[in-house]
Amino acid sequence: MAVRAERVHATREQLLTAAERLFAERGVFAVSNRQVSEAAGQGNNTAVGYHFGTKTDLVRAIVRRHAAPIERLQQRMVAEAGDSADVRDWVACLVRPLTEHLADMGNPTWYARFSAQVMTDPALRGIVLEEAYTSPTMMRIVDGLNRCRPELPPEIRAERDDMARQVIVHMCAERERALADDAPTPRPSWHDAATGMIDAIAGLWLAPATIPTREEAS
Amino acid sequence: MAVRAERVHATREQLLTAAERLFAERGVFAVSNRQVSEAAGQGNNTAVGYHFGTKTDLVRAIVRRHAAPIERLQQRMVAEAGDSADVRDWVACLVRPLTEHLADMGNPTWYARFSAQVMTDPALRGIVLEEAYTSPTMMRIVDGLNRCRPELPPEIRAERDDMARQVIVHMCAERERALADDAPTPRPSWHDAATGMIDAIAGLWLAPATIPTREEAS
DNA sequence: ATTTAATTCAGTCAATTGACTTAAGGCTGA
DNA sequence: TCAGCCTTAAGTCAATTGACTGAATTAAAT
Repeated sequence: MAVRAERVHATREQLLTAAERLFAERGVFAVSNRQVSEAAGQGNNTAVGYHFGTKTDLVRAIVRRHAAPIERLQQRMVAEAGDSADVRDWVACLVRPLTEHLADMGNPTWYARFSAQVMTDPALRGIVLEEAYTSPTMMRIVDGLNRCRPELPPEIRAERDDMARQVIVHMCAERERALADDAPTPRPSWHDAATGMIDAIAGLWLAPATIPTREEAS
Repeated sequence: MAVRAERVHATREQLLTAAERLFAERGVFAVSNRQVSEAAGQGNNTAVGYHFGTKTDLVRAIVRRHAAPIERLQQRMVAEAGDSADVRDWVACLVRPLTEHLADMGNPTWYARFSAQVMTDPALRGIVLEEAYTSPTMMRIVDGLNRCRPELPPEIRAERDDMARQVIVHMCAERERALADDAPTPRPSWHDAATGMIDAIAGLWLAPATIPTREEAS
């Protein structure tokens, strides 16, 4: 009974893996659905269309595949953080689930580069925001972070939250790129890279905010 | 004598402007050279090819067009900074030239979104790095910044320099997007947005760095 | 005034793309 | 066992793309 379902699942996984790699290496829009199908070993040139639909749907499927294990790691860390008032604890909840997930997958990985591209593309960024940044777990992390600096105006908290996200996504992509190119990296492991990000982002969050004044020079 | 040169220059400018807008709104690889030519009012469907060559060359031309005025602003700010040992002064040299340039161009702008995409695309990122991040002025800024934290290991300084860049590029893109969509922005002006970034990036630079230890848990 | 050469225009080409169609394969379930 | 249907394969289609072609335009030089 499960033989068929397994085969289908395997095909879908092959397509997702091939797509993720090609997208990361050549760019999401530089790769056609056909190329993905062929790279996945499917003679059928419409395999992507059959299993996923449009390229947007394929991108969403890739995001979802990683969102699940990452969220599991997030939940564990949020539970550990409890009701901490230490910025570092919450920043770690933001950083470590992704870096650990990347570390778990071994080398090479493609998801960080893929993710950075998707987040930057006007037609695709909505997908990641919906799939990965609206979960209840993510809300709790943002909340925990905000409670560490209650005196900051909400707009500035939102701003810094955004900055932290950008740093994480794009620094992971950068490191992944370096690993793929056999280029030197500032840190020997994903864990250490995460530590560097946590240091920096904690500093970013704890930095004093210039009070906007009315008579400031243009 | 200059009539012809002027016409050609005008055509090139129209192509660059149209390309920049379409690239920012729809994505660099989602827009064909033909569409750029048509949007620029050129009946000739090979106008881009004739004037610039490949899409990569077109992207480079767009980057160059903005690099010049931005670098002028950088030079002015670097001169003001002198040999300051204040992180904020050097971070400002990194942030304000871009935000001022965007402010100078009025609303809407497209360069920040364009730039963020190009920086993230595996085939194009090299262009910006060459054209905008290797100038002597940029070197001096990085140098000034590094001298503010001489005790940090060079890899960590490189890492934080990278983080600062990512924050600037992508937060500007985010703000530009919000302006284009008539969405609310955390800050009323590019100048204020820059202040927010400078606060945060200064904090990022000044944050204490965890000393890597050998017996850290994996 | 006439020639020259750069620019713009219009048409065409092979190659590629997403989508569609049809047929074959093989697990599923009665 | 065997009919049914989901998956895969293979071929096709119109549309689009980058590139090439030659002609028309027109400022510039003689």
